[in-house]
Amino acid sequence: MQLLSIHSDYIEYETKKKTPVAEEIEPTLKSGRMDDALTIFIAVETYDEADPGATAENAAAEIKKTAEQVKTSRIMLYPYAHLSSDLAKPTVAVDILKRLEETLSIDYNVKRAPFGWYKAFKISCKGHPLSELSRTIRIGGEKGGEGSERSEGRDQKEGRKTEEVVSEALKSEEKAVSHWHVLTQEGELLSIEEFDFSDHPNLKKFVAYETSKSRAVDKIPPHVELMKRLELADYEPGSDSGNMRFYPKGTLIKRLLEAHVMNTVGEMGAVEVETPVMYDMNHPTLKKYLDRFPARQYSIESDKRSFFLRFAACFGQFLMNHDMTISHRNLPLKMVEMTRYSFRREQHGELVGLRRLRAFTMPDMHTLCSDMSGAIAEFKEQYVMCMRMLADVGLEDDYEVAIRFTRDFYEENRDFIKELVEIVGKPVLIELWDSRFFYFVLKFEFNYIDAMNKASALSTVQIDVENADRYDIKYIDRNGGENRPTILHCSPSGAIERCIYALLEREHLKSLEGGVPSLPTWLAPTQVRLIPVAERHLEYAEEIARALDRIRVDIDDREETVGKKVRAAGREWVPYTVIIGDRELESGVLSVNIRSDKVKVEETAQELSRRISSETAGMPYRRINLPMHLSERAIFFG
RNA sequence: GCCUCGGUGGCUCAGCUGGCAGAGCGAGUGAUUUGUAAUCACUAGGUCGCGAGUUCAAAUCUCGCCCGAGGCUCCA
Repeated sequence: MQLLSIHSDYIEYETKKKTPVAEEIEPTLKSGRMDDALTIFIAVETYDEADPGATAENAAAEIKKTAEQVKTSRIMLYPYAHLSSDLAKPTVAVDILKRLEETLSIDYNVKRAPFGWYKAFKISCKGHPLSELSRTIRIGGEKGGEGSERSEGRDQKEGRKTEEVVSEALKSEEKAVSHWHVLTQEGELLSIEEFDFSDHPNLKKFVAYETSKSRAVDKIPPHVELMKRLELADYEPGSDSGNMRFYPKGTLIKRLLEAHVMNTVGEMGAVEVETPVMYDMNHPTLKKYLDRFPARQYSIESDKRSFFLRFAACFGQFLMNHDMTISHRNLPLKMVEMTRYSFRREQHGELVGLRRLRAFTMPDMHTLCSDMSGAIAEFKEQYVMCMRMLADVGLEDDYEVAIRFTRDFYEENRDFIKELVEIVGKPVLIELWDSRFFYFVLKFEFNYIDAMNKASALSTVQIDVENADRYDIKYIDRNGGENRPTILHCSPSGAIERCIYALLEREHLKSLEGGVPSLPTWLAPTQVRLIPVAERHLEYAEEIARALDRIRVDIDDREETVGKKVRAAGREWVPYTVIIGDRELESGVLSVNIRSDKVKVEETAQELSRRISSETAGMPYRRINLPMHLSERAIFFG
């Protein structure tokens, strides 16, 4: 709803002619006048149809506030369609106007100009600073329904502000009562106070982060500087905050991580699908789901329709599941999509580098299981797969586990929860809810804890007991009867960008402790850097490069000193650096610098090739994503 | 969204009691053909985030806005 309020010496109107949507009125209302009144020009918009009651209430609160400020007791409500290009249906608009009139009449002397008439009017604006104000009313836009609290200047700027849908889940989260525990490997469920954290400093940080939410550190996140300096990714000023650009090296790393996730879930039987990034805001099923998911959306206007950008692949996959014919013989049925992108309109203050984005790449897999016991068996399998995934990415010892469930689920599955803790082999943070606020009864996440003691979820699996019903997803059982499957949501790695963030932060931490920062060899944008000493060694370097098959090799053929080239390779975290000069030309043996061990070895191209192949075994390979000769490379950053 | 701090060549930053816009790195050109963390010389490169205001004069002072970082709030 759009409001334009004018504190006027007087306002008077006279109806002239009916429009097709005119309301029937008493003859006494055909003209009207009010002196020293607050005149409110109003346009009721499509958004307001969702909840006319709340819209009227919020608008009334807002108008009262203004009336108090300008100290008037008289209010003229004046329908004014031209304030908006997205008007509500006339019936709804009249309904809301009447409710508004009714509410305000309790405290004020209110008149309402008739809806749907061409009217002549005269108004005299007082002209003091508060005499002209505009307001946009959006349901759920502010917590507590207090109406708009934005400043005047901002209101005018954002007069066409896009709709903010705050889901019921976001609101209910405030009310959710959590009980925090630590479950030990021995199966003891201890309170936070009882548990001895002395051997588990990271778990302690994680618990502090989750429960007290208090952090007092003031450092710039190291990965932000690294992602730029290593030419992986950067902010894109031409887009919205939290939408990154990826340079060739960063893109390569992303593609490799994505490929590994897809290979892994493919091996466990998942089939890959692709679904749209935007959905109809008014689709009845989706609307209900929006309300159960604690996230803010981007919304898009197109013609007369409103769309929201997906924040996961659930929508597309569930809608697909709904239309499928599924037999019990097809279960468990796994579908996966590498969502590029998922969108979540996080608050500004929450966005940080690659850690938390508004557009991010996330594998999203859903598994339809016959029932809860099937779901539990799958959950365990995926839990183990996620552990392996993080180990492959290079984060084996760098995460803390949270397992969250409802009290009901726990009562029935105590041993299962204990088993999960045994599998991961370390104590786990437990969050227990008295009742179910979300669509799931059980979830786990693996959380990375960074140098600033912040926790970020990577892998996660959830057991969903709501959406099969909501999307009307069914399978046919042995006896020909229809059944609701139990659905698992799984992101094996979590957001791909976040994996990169975790790796960079971890390596930064390592360098603080005196180690040499580097990426796992299978992710290194350049795996071998060849440095010819002089121009006459270039040809031999090319030969070596050809011999290193399926390895990302490049050649620093720039006219620089060897010292400078070595330094450059080091700053790029290249794992293997090879100097090629007269000695190598004669002996056929290479002088290889191994970054991780800070040592130099003599080996042939074949030996080096085997070393790298064994290091990257089982991981995807992609060719180098830049010209092989450094002299041909443009600079992306710095 | 709120509070605090910041934004000056491609990058990192100096200049900020108002008075000719600077350095290093990087880039281009030339010389050098080089053996393990920065070869030398020269040249180009700036709407000092954007917009107003104060002033003879604004990168510098004031106000508004945009963007970033940290904190708060929040976090599937």
